[in-house]
Amino acid sequence: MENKTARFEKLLVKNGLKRTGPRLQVLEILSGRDSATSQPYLEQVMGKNADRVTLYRVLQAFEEKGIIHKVLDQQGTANYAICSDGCSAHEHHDEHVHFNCDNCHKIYCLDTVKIPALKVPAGFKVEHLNLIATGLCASCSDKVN
Amino acid sequence: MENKTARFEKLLVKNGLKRTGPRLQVLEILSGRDSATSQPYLEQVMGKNADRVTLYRVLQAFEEKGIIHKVLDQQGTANYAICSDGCSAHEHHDEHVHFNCDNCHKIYCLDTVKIPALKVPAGFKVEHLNLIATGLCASCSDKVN
DNA sequence: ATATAAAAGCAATATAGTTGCATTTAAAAT
DNA sequence: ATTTTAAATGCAACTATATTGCTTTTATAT
Ligand SMILES: [Mn+2]
Ligand SMILES: [Mn+2]
Ligand SMILES: [Zn+2]
Ligand SMILES: [Zn+2]
Repeated sequence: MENKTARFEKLLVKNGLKRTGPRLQVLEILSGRDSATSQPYLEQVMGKNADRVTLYRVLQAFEEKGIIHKVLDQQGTANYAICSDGCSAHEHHDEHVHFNCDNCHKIYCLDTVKIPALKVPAGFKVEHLNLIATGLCASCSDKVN
Repeated sequence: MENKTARFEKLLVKNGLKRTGPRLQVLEILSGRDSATSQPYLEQVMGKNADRVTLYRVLQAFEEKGIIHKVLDQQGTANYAICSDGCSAHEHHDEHVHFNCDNCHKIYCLDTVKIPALKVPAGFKVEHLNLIATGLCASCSDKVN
């Protein structure tokens, strides 16, 4: 396995973004998690390593470049996950289902579950679909049993 | 057609809610619109007829009783629409698709479009589905042509 | 080494939503 | 009709998420 930080540095360069501390740290954090990460959580773990505003701008830049994608949870707060691949500044390909666990509140990207096509009333032109499922994640429904 | 206000008053009584100005006004506003209505808009048109906090509490009470349902738009702000029917304090039946127009930003309840069932990975237990489509609504795609 | 555009930091502001408590009021009881 | 009371409203303070403008710092190209 190649050095992770080196990979991130390449990713930044490829997207015309400077290699900075806050950016590397955000990539580090997001890549180490199995579910989408909320802005508040990121802010907390970054602590004084970066200003709040810097964090917001890092997230915005990453989203624009197609490095991460945003998912709003049931409360409307932003959560971020690294894009699997094929996403770019010009187009995101994250039309997978997101699963919001009622118990642990994690948001999973169900990359394998595609959103089924939809029949809408005449005149409506669908551009994107955004499906959030709620319920119990695999780990939480285990514990309940 | 029976008097609208009288209908609203019955609705409040049926749900054990007192017949008050702010509540009737919210029902009046919501029923007069063809799409979901945002909290900020409601706040604005209510003006000084009710305190912000009262509005929040009215909306919360209505949602709990199954009189209205909440839809978050792409920015995560709350929008409200009157439940078609069959909703109660114990269960909502609003699993229809919501359409968020990129142009006019209206949110339409597509009551006729049911959300297709979903195959999720083993272990996950789906409780609710929340599908938001974005694009152009019928009226806006007309204007563009 | 120097120049420079990009990024970060800082302060102020905006907007959505919540909480606690005092006051008012709709509706029930008398 | 009055009185009673639980429910609802209003007000003030507060929290959380997000944004904007401006200054300073810094990564990178020259
Ligand atoms: Mn995702
Ligand atoms: Mn609806
Ligand atoms: Zn869970
Ligand atoms: Zn429209």
